[in-house]
Amino acid sequence: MQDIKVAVDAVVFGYRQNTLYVLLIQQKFAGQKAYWALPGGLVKDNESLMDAVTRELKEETNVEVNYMEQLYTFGDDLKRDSRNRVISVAYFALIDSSKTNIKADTDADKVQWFPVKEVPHLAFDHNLILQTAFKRLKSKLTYKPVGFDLLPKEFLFSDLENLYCTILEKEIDRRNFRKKILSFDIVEETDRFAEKKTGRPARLFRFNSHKYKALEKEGFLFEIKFA
Amino acid sequence: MQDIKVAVDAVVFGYRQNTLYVLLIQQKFAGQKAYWALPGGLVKDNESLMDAVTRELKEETNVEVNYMEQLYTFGDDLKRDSRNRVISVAYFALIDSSKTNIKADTDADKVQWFPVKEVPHLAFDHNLILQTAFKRLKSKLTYKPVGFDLLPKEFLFSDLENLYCTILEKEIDRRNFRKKILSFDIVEETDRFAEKKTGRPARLFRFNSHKYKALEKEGFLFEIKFA
DNA sequence: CCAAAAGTGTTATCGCTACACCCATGC
DNA sequence: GCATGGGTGTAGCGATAACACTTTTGG
Repeated sequence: MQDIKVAVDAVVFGYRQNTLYVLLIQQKFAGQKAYWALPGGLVKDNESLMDAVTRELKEETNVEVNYMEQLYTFGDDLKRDSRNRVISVAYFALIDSSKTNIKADTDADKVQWFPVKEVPHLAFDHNLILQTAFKRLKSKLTYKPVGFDLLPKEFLFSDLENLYCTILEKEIDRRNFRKKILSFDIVEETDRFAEKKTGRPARLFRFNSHKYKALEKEGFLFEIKFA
Repeated sequence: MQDIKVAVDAVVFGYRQNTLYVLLIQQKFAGQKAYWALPGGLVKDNESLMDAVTRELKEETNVEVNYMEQLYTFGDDLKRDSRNRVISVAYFALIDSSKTNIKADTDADKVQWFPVKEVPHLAFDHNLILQTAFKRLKSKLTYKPVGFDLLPKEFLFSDLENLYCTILEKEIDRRNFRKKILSFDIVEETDRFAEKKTGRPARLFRFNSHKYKALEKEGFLFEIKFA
């Protein structure tokens, strides 16, 4: 009789001010060393994997994400959870962190954004899961317009550009980047401007996901490369 | 108490004579409609996911693959297996079908290569899994040198070219294709020639995976695009 | 000498890269 | 008027795409 548990875990990325963040929780446990961990938990018998992650995220962190996809199933290390054989189906999610109201809820003690470059040692194999998700984010940014899911609905071109620089850890030529993105015709000017403290006011832009989906069906490929 | 079973399934592709094949089995079941299915089965408590697929493949089909990677975990359809809640971690594998000696073994009644374009209605959600794997193969061909894992160690340039045409379902310019591949410097001439029935004898080539791995570390990107 | 597949180069076009100056605002 | 970020065009280069004839063998 098989005795393997099935869990889901979510790597939720957020972005603010030239920094990529990941959402971590610290579980309530009496008198045990408390590690930070990815939000997640066991799947219920009558619940899809996707529903399970969504539920856990809601329960543990109170967030609803903009984008989510299955990342990888971690089940080759038999001792990844020291108590039982548990395999984890990990998900990769993106959120506009500016409009998010995180709060610890039923299951979790603390919820907090950590800069991806400064995450502590996590519970289980969650550091590995996070690294896998980070790699996925880096590569996905270059061939799908997922960066927009990390930004507010209306954003500055410079924010988009900085998001790419920050996450990909590369320099980008501002002019070429702008030209490239605009050539896709999936980002639209608004007639609004950001309230800025200094410098020339910057126009706000909006991603037209409807248009993108239409173009995608016709074979259009989003692609950003760098020198 | 959670009651979910964990299975693994493998989509094993082979290639011969301008046709892409997938390896299917038909289970022994008395007096029940016999569907063809992907090789696979339940994971053992003390076995990694990877070991489980490898074992099942060996038991059910007697093959050892050239390339294998995790594909996707299917667990959103609660009724994908009508008997129990089972989630399946699907794997994607490539093999040189010419040197393979498939045979039904302990667990399976029949084992057979089916052209991917002519697979029947399969058990469970295996048609979906197969389609997912096929998509992965198509895209992976264009950015990783996985095509070589479907060919014999020594192969004709025309075979490689036909493999790309067949799987990607596109026309390719022979001269440009050859130039591109050779420019990568990961495929080497041998001094051997194929025994052919007709036409000018064709030189055999070999993929140098060692060289590829070295180049990859230095940031080299394999990439094949088409008009 | 004919059939069959292998092998081979050149040109035009397109897209990417590199690069520097002016603009609008707040103080 | 100065500091701060926003916004813009062009020229050179390298990569891709299009394209057809010659070579080698067997029959």
